[in-house]
Amino acid sequence: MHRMSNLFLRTLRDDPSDAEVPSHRLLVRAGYIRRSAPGGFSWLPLGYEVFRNVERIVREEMNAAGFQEVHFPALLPIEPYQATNRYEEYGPNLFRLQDRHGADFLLAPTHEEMFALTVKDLFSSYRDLPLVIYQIQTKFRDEVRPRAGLLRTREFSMKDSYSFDLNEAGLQASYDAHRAAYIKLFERLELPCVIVSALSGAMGGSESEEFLAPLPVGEDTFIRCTSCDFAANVEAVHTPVPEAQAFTGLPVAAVHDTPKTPTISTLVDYVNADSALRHPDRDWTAADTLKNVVVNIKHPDGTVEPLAVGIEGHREVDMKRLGAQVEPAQVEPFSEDDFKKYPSLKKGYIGPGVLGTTNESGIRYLLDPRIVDGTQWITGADNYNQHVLHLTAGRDFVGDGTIEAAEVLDGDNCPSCGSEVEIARGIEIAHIFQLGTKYAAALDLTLRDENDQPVTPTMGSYGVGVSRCLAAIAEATLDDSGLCWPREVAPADIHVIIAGKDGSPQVSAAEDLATSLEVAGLRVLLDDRSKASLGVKFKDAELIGVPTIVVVGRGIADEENPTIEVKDRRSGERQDIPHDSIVEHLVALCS
RNA sequence: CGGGGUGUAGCGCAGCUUGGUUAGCGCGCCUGCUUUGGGAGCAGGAGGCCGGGAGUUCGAAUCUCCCCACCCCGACCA
Repeated sequence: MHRMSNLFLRTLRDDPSDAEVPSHRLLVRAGYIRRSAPGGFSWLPLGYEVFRNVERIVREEMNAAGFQEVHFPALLPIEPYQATNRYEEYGPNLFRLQDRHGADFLLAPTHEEMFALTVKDLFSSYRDLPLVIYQIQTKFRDEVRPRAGLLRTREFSMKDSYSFDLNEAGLQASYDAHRAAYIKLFERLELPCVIVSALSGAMGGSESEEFLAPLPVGEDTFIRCTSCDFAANVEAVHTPVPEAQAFTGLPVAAVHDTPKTPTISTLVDYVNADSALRHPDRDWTAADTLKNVVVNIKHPDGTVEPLAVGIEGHREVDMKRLGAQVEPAQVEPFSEDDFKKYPSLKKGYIGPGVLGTTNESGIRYLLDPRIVDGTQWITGADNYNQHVLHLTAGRDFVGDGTIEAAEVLDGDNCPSCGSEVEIARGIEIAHIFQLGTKYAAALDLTLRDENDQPVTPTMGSYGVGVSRCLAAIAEATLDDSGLCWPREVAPADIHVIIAGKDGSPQVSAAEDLATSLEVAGLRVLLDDRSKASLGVKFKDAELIGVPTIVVVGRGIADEENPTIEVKDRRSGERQDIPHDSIVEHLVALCS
């Protein structure tokens, strides 16, 4: 039993000034966590109760799925990560350090290498597979910008599992088992989630899906179809490719003077205002223009290569999408100095005429998939103050390939069914990957197959952000008064408030009740503070967010029909329950 | 790393523009009395390197420069 009179807790009346997102504000205000380091939080007693509850539920669901728990160090030598090339690919996000002898270590961001090596250590036969092992462990990532309290920290708790199978079918089965286990897990945590297809990024591998809790504070942007069940992270959206058009009858491309039109909007205004250039039937729009954006691609080895991207003029380049396409290279802006190195690039008037590896600039030129043969564009003529109209893809220009780098807009066509998609934000609470043989091969993990031949197992990896889930649950359930936990993760089942002064019958009745509830197996938080006013106790109870609040007050003094008030935190409904049936009433509530 | 913002008591803030008493308010904290169904009242009290450093000045929380930290927005990820 936690007693408020001596609990290591301080609730705050005001929002902390350094907290912006609601879960962060309330977790600090209600005394669950404190910031103790840049991107690092300490758990206070109530917070640690909730954390352990979430962790326990994750563990129970993993065990129920037949996965086995292990535990690895976070402090690891770098060699296994060098073998898979992740030491380099992970880049500055990896915490690197040295021991007293100068040997290099890292703080693990995930553990694929170590799990593969341990399987190599223990297993030799195909008959040992399939295998799924997992751990719940502290991970370290040197995030550029920790933010939003527990949602993005540099040290965080993650459940990571790894599957080992002999073939694709086995991997698919392990993947599906995790997918199903996660769906159950998040139902139990009362955490709404959307499963979206995703890119595997630095992890490598093929198939990958994210579980997003659809909440506005989420950092991930995803799209979902308004009519079918398609959903995808914007990074993973494949643009539906329109049909190519025949060239016959299409107007000839022609260069026109378009003075002072370095931006799409000035260009559109100009061509609509010029009687010779106007569209015969309608106004030109930004979607009629072809925008060519040049960026630098910085490869992990330090080399920098320019890249031109051609997209519809009404869209921006989505840096997340572009970055995901060039992973592990990084996207950097194309500077004024860079423009000087390529005099053929006329800023504001860049067109396909100079772009592409075989044209004057020699810059690789990748097109949005919508720019198919036969589409006609208004685009830069590679001279200042000139644009070209009716420039036709496939006839007048070609790219070096296509790229998914244009921003996705509300109302774009669904890649699956063609109707409209909508854009939403979500918190990434889990991510599942089919890795294939990348790790096993790099680390020489082989088993003997039924013909005594070496076989490289295929792996999957599956992560759940445990501490992040806690924040997401808080975010999904909180209200204007405070936190509002689902019972299973709440720091207690019952929050008992004593509404009476020292020595009053309320005190002894509440003490007896708390003890009886504990004996009955319920977890109790007892507000036995004598100096706190009742108003403070009510406010604190709502802030702390235990699902059931019990007030032992004036009702107990009714000699004929003594009652105790039971209040549901979420609905606010109150009920007076007869004193002699209160324990069984509450036990029933909590089961 | 770029852009924006904020650093004053445990927490939330004012003061800074226009330099000048002993740096102020609310909450919290300590002592005493009263109070107890929605953040109590009265009385008394403690608590500050005004983020750090350098400068300007007779004098700096206030003006100048440099640094640091934190928050928000952009490029990473559970």
